[in-house]
Amino acid sequence: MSNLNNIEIHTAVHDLLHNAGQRYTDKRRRIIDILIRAGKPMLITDILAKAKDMPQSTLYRNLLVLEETSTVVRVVTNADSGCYELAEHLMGHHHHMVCSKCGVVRDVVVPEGLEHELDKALEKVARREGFTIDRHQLDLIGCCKNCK
Amino acid sequence: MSNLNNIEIHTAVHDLLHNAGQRYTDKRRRIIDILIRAGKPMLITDILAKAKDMPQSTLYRNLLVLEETSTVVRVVTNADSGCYELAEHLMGHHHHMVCSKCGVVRDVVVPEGLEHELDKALEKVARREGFTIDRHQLDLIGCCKNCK
DNA sequence: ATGAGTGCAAAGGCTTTGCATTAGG
DNA sequence: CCTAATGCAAAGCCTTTGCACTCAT
Repeated sequence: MSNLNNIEIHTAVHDLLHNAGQRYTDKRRRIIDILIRAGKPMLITDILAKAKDMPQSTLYRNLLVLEETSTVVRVVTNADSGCYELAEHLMGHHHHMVCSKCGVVRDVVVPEGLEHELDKALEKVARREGFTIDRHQLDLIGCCKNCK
Repeated sequence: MSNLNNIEIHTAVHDLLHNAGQRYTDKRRRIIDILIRAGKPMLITDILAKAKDMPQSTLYRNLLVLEETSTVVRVVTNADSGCYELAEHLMGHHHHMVCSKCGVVRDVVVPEGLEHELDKALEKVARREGFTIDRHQLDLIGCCKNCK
């Protein structure tokens, strides 16, 4: 499980983009900075609020590019707007607690032993069905501290 | 883990709605029938396609009511439209294999022991954060047999 | 110079809402 | 009867797209 510092992340992102023939522009760096600072998945609306001068279209287009280059991932939630975070190879493997009231998402780490056991069991079930697992996603859905 | 037959499901749904002061109307029965037949999560667009004469607003409003009465759950995906299935106490607890190529969703059951261990670990983590878990959702994301 | 990236505004698509009508209890 | 539920259309909201402009190489 990687735990890169900020500079290493920017370098890694630069390389990912560069290898895909993409430029690491100011706007893209800005987005990555915001995601690093947040340290958790962010709603598009929240990213826009942090990057006040950034046009929506620029953000949306850049998030697509960053997603295609495995720099960020879109976190699946049932919030109104999209939710993104840094890719696992930059952030480390983890899961999410999703508040079904306000949509906030927090990162969660479960014991490595359990994670390993889970992977083994899932692999077994998947093989039986002819399914190839790229990754698993585990979400805790419920109610956060602030919404009670 | 419950495994109700169709009639039992309808009876259970009737009771859930009735206890909440809601009626089990034809439209609601229709929606439940469609979800029973599918036996897997369905996109709103797919439900609309099956229930050709049903107005969107009726479907959306009824899905909300059914969700509030714990009859159906909204499955979190990153598909364009919402995705719903029968609640776990009607369907039994299970997880999903999601094909990232074609989007098909299959139900998966993991060994009960592992499930129990997982619940314990998640509960512990959640309590630490002041988060109340309603349910957990575990998705295997990868490539299905047909897409290889 | 030349194509990628950006900004603005308009269009698209899913979902919600208002209001008149219908139906269930 | 009387309120919940329905149907239709319009409005809302997030997201995508078109096109002209700017910037980096």
